[in-house]
Amino acid sequence: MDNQHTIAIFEALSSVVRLDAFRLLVRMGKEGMVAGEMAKTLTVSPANLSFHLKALTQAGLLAVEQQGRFQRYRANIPVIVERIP
Amino acid sequence: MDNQHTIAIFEALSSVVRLDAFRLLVRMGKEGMVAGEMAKTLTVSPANLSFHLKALTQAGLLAVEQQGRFQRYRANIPVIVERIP
DNA sequence: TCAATAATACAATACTTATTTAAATAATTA
DNA sequence: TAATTATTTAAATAAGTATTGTATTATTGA
Repeated sequence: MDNQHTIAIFEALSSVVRLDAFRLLVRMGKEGMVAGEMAKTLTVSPANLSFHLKALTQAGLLAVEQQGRFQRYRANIPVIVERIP
Repeated sequence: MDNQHTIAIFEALSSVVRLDAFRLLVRMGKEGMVAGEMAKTLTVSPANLSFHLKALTQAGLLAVEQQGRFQRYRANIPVIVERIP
């Protein structure tokens, strides 16, 4: 188990905005949600959400798919599950 | 599941010093370790370790027991385990 | 009781992270 | 092609966290 990655994951989930964003995507399942809709749902500014989505994505917790001018985010469930021994 | 507590736990484990301290105590099992020995093992100053142990304890991840002039810390394993559904 | 030791508390400083606003980029539609 | 929309980036600032050094508290053993 990679230590640095473990810290990155804990770190990624240690802010209210990021934990809320991640939970939202877990709830949305494989449908996921586009960034703008997430910002409205979570009532945070698009720029601020983008900042946090980037952190979550870099920690490997989210996957992004471009759909036209939308960015659809999905929770990367396996990353969490495989960390539960 | 208490949201705030979940964040507190992630937060508590999102620093290198704190994750190292927690892991050390998990390894030590029910024997635990006194603060001074932990500081030597982890090569951080006693004052700094004390700061982090306080955070871990407040998040409920550690238990402390006074033994004379020593403070023996132990990992509170159930708190983590019961969070894995 | 006094000196030594273990740990914590406090204050100052250094460092990181979060938030906001404005601007830039890129894709769509009129 | 121009205007619009979705998102990200950048810069500035605000807010929060970590580290260090020193002082304090509490306990033990001479």
